[in-house]
Amino acid sequence: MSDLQDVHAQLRNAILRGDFAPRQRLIEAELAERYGAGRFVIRNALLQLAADGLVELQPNRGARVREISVDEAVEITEIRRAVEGLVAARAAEQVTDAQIEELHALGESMTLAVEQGELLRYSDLNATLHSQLREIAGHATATRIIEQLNGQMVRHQFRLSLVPGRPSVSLPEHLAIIDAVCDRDSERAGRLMGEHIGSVIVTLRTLDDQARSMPQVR
Amino acid sequence: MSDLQDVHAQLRNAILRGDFAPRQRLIEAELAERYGAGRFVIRNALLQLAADGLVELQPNRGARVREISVDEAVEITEIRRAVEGLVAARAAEQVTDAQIEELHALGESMTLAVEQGELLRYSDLNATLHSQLREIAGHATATRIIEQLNGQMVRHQFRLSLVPGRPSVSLPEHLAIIDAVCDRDSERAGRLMGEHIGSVIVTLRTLDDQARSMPQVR
DNA sequence: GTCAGCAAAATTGTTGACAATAACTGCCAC
DNA sequence: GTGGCAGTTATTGTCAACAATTTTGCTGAC
Repeated sequence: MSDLQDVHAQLRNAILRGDFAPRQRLIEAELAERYGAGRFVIRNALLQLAADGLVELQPNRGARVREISVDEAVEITEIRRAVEGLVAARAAEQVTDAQIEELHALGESMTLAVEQGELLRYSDLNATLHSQLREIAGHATATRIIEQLNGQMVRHQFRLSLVPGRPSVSLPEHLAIIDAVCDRDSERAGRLMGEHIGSVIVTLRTLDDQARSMPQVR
Repeated sequence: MSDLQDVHAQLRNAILRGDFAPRQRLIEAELAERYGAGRFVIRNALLQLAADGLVELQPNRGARVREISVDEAVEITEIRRAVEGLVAARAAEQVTDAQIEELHALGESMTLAVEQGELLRYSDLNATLHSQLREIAGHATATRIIEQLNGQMVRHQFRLSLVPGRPSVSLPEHLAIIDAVCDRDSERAGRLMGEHIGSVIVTLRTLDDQARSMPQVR
């Protein structure tokens, strides 16, 4: 049936998908019924989610979906800039010939997706690229940290991929990073990745300013 | 009595203090008796510790103290280099006049501690400096990540502070970082912090090599 | 109308017992 | 002796009930 890992994953996906609004209280009994699991299982799942940074629990007051403000999203992305820069540099040092092939193929797919206006597909490929670089770098700790931060960001990243004109900025950046890694140029790969994520931060801030100036849409 | 937060903190300290050897199994019933708490409380504490990265749990096989290899310690420190560099740079941008006073005083205390050979005191002041910089930077996410990583490193950091000659390398580095922050020179502060933690990595690796060449001491 | 105090309801925190699973031990065949 | 098998023990996973706490809604005085 539904054991701990199961429920944890389901709840996690539900939160990331937006089934629960930020700041919404998560009542154990409700969740237990919804997922057909005991309250005990739910409770442990909530503890794990709190560790993941997706919910916050206050003693005797229960769990809420953690709201991640734009300011916090920027902070998270700043850390990602530092750590993914390290990952890209390391990937450039470790990349094998076979992996170079894969990266080139990935770059072509991304170009194609943008040309054909398939934003969602491009967004997926984007995630694949970053994840591929982590794998090539073989840095377990960096991978753990980045995936933890990504989990907290998903909502904002989703908004990002829909920004008009964003792909035409980010695609060249991605291709340049791929080139640097395939050239085994560690310094350049790290720097380009830093700049790329820097542009993500700028876009995040811009989005926020636009939202503030159009309060009716918020 | 002993509630959840309590037991979690106690267990955490016990592991960090070395009361439990790495790879040692942590049996719930044993811990429950030891801390006079119910098994339920222990269980939740273990879940939180797993999230902290201090123990690892395998389904139906219980919890073990997580062993952190030197390779992993190096990985963790590499991330810290990236993130603490960011923190130092940000601290240089945000520091107030009052905080500059405090930093100078801290620098003098560190110098004094080294002159008088008080290694443990120097080690504490070292931790204080880094923590102070985090506070000045006001970067909640960076703080969270670094504290998480520190928790996993404590054992190795302890060994580090006892290395002969180490303070004479690290003290000037610390003082230089303080100067850069007090000059509000963001670029220099970040770079110096990166170099400082880079020297920590070198020392970690050197320690490991020495241990390998003297197997009887391990 | 509003505020304090109190009672009721909702929700979380904890306990003990039981079920499921993994680890261990000793036996038997070869 | 050794390797596999079965029964036993140790340990974790789950459940249902109960206690403690917080939140909510009501009442009445000012």
